[in-house]
Amino acid sequence: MNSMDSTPTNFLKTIVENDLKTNKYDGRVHTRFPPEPNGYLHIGHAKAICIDFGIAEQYGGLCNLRFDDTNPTKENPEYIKAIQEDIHWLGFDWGDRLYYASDYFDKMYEYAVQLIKEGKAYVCNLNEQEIREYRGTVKQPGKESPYRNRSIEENLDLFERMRKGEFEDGAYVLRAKIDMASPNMKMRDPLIYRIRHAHHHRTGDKWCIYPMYDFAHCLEDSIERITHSFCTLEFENNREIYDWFLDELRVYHPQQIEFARLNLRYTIMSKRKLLELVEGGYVKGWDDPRMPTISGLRRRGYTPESIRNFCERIGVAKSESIVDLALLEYCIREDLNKRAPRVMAVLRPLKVIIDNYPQNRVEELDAVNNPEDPSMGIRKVPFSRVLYIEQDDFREEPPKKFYRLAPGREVRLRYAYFIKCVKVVKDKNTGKVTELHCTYDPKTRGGDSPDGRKVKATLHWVSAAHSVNAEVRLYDRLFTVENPLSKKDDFKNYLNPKSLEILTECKLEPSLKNASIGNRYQFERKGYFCVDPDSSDKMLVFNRTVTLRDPWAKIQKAAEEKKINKDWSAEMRNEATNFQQNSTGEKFAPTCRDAFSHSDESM
RNA sequence: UGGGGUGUCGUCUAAUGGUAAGACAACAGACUCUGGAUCUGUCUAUUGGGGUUCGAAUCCCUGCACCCCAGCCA
Repeated sequence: MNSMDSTPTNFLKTIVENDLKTNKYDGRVHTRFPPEPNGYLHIGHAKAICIDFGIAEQYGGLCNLRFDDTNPTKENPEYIKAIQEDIHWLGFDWGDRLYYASDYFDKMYEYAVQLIKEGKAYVCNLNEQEIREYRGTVKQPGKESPYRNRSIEENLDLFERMRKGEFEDGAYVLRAKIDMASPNMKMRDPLIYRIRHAHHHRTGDKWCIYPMYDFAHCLEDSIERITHSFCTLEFENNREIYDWFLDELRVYHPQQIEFARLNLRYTIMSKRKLLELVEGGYVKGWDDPRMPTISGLRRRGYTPESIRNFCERIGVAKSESIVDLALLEYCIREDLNKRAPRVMAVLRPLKVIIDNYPQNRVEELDAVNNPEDPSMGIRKVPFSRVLYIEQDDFREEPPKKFYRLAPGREVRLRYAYFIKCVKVVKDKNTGKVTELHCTYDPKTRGGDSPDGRKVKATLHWVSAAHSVNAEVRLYDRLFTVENPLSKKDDFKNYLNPKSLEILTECKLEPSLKNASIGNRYQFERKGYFCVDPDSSDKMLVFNRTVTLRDPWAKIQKAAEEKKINKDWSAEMRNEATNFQQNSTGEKFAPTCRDAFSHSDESM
């Protein structure tokens, strides 16, 4: 892979560069990230954050953090804190430029009054239902409100009384007087203010009228003297009204530019739907490690660097797209491969007794902390007679291409010895393998044989007597389908019932005893894991961030699919047989069947 | 004949009239005390049809497909 010394460009940067060249904004670049505090940020926001903060940074400009808090009924101060934490965690900073749309309510009110005075806005009595009817449809023009031509004086008076709280919610709205026949629905006399007798988290009960997005947002940008106002594609239709307000008000005019939002396979990127999962108890909270939220990814073990790198790699364009989860996973593996210390941890333990190893002997063996980074040094791991290995690492009847432990077979225990399986102990009732007896070759201490003999597999292991118990939570994709929101029925019908698997019998090497919350490790041959905040003195809890690339798992999966196909084609053959019997009255020759089964030698 | 957008390998993104490039994925091989990492190689793309041009992903015409807009949400 080539180096990242030249960060890729995109059409947004091209626009900024051109504006810089033509001195459009006196050489300034000033962006903003304007979340509504009505939920937690997700990785789609991370993309927007990387664009807003990243472009400002790259061109020596500034980026404001601005909470777009114009709808008190949906917003919650809890989110304000979380959003700031997430942005900081990603590595961006807004300095002293933390703003709120509500900071500008007074100014916005004045601007609204100005529009009224210039005959460009009016107070409308139509109720919600009527407004909808008057608006027409996308194919048919709307019709003008009967209140559209009220006198300026009356409008001023009514609007003032709206502000004073003389009317109930919904009794009146302030609307821009534009064009009820505009082909752009957004221009059909859009609402500017609505009455909401609601307590606002910052302005308290000062206001009972609140500005609508289209009116508020362009003014927020204008007031902050933003140069480039980046937003997602669904606001393309809003650009006309954005420009209209600023032009009519004759104020500083930033440029709105739209880009495609991020979609990721097997998950959803909608704050509202994510909220539904949280409130419905489908996940354990906004920071559930299965969630695509920044806090969820953080808890899962993702690093900010990996997410920023991901956002760089996916690029920015205007075509709608859905990014493969594999790229996100690649980014976190790439990062953690370099940084995460290696340790040995057995997730599903199988007891191994080394018959020829002395009863009470314990050896301290050297293990490399990170082969990618020698400066991380080495550590000691204890070896003794009774060990745990992974259940997956033993097969009584090894299939083709399985080259781990099997009866009579020799493998290496990492940093320790070659061992050979000499006996398999099974539960009499279930037939399940409960323990293995092996012998070790003392001459292979450290993991190499002086006679040069090779083994095909190296297994990780943990000394039973020295092991630390832990709970490990394995995560899989949240949904079973690539694009749950494209389905006709409820997206929740496609939640993956296997998205969380909790393992409680895990055995870790003793160096992990004092692992602290947030620490990330590579469990050798298993994946990257990090310590979950649920950990206590009594029990360590780990989250699996991502598995290692696993060709063996792929081989198994392919074999499984082959088996399914085989079953299926066997079924088809049966049908063919039946058909043949029915049609000819003769039996299908057994030799033919044999021929089929021979051609199918599996695995 | 509503309007606004978008169509490039399986996926994401470049190429701005001049060799269709990169990343991820996939596949094959090398190496390996992690079936990890690393390295090498292979595979696959311009939405259809016309036109302009020496030359078109790019310009023109014309189809097609998909997304967004009818919240007192943002």
